[in-house]
Amino acid sequence: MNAPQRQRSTRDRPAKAPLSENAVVDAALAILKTDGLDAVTMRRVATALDTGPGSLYVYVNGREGLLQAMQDRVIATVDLDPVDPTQWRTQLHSLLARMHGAFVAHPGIAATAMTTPPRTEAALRLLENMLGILLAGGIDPQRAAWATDVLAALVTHAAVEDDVRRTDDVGGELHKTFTGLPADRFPLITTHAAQLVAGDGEQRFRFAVDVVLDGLLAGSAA
Amino acid sequence: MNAPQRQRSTRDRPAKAPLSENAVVDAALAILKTDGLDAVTMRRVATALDTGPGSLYVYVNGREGLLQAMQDRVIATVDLDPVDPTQWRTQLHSLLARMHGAFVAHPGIAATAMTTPPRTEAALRLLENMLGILLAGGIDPQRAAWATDVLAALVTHAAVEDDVRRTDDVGGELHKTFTGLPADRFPLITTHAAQLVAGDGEQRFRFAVDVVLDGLLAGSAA
DNA sequence: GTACGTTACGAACAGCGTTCGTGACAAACA
DNA sequence: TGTTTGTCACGAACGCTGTTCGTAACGTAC
Repeated sequence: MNAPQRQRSTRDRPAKAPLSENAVVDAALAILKTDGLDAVTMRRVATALDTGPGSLYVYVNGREGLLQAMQDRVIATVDLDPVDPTQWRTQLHSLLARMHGAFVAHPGIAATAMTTPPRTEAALRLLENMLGILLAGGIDPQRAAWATDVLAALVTHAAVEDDVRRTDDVGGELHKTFTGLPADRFPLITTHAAQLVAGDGEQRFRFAVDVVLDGLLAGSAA
Repeated sequence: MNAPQRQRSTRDRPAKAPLSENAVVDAALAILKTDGLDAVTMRRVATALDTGPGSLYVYVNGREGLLQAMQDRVIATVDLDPVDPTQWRTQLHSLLARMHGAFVAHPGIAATAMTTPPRTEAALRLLENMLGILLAGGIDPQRAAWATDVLAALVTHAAVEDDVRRTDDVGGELHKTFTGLPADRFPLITTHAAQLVAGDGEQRFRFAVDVVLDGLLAGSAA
């Protein structure tokens, strides 16, 4: 009565792909896309791979490690171009837009990137590229180095804001909140409510990047 | 055999302060300061208040609501000054520094403010003040409105980064990572490793704010 | 044919957020 | 003064979480 069980156990998963870090991360990213970050639990990922939760710990350093691996995978999808000094500003905008796009395509990942900045291969290649573009723009090295941090902050912030905006539809709600405030105590908010909520995520992101770039150039000149 | 039990139950908490939202938030903030955000569990807060976990739900809308209430409380500690147009830039720096300080004093709260931007009384008063300072600086209303978002992002980002830096001591570790990279593939990172990790949190924050302000002024002029 | 190292499994543990039935209290009423 | 009523607090219990670890099967080398 043991042989049949052994056979069945073999037949139940006939050509099951062997577990690996890649497989685990793939399954986790699939769940992330369909059901959001909170749905990415060890049990859920294990079930998707037709295994038990404990099996994942061989390939991934706990849930925290899994999230970091997912983060790295997302960052790795950002294409990098060789630096062209004559078009550095356009290149930078394009690079940041691609970063933004990668985060937006994987809602929830930006939030984790905020609290745990990645120092993986892919992240470092991205940093190298960004630093190169800034230096090609003639920006002072110290300021360029610090600017990479600021720009990364803008990207993740914009992505997180987009996540919230997409799920909560804050747009109209927020405008009502602003206009509904007592005008005597909040004269500026009520007056400029339209401007406060104006623009979509992309416009606001573009504005933020341009302000920082203008600031970098203005400060360098001084 | 019931009467003694009743007496004892009364005597055990003789002058126990009645529960309230304030009391719950106070207890939660105390735990946050000593043991960090992860330690702020409903059970832990309830134990601190000498009650059961279910009792908190009368005063606070679940754990999420508790975190928001804590966030609001922290923001409310930021003092606001009347706008002085002749010193708007200094005022703005000072306001942002106070925001930063409030977040740093309560590690973990900045991370929650990132994903759930607060729209409470205190947050709106802060927004009103910030907007007033920017407008007093002669910045175009639409740009000023968007800038509030960017500046808020810088504050929370800097606070989160400081949290990480304090717990992980990333300073030296990161520098080693950068200098240890293969110079042929990461020439810029290895060359500018010192600049990438230069400065403490305050210096980096000040730089970020100055860049944004310079950018706002430069763009307005154009 | 046998022994071995590697890998997978899933039961079990401690802890979590949340719900809800039970019971004690204080105030209002008869 | 006795009774009712409404408010509030309690903590057991549910279903879930991340993680550990003993057990068992596997493919491979001897």
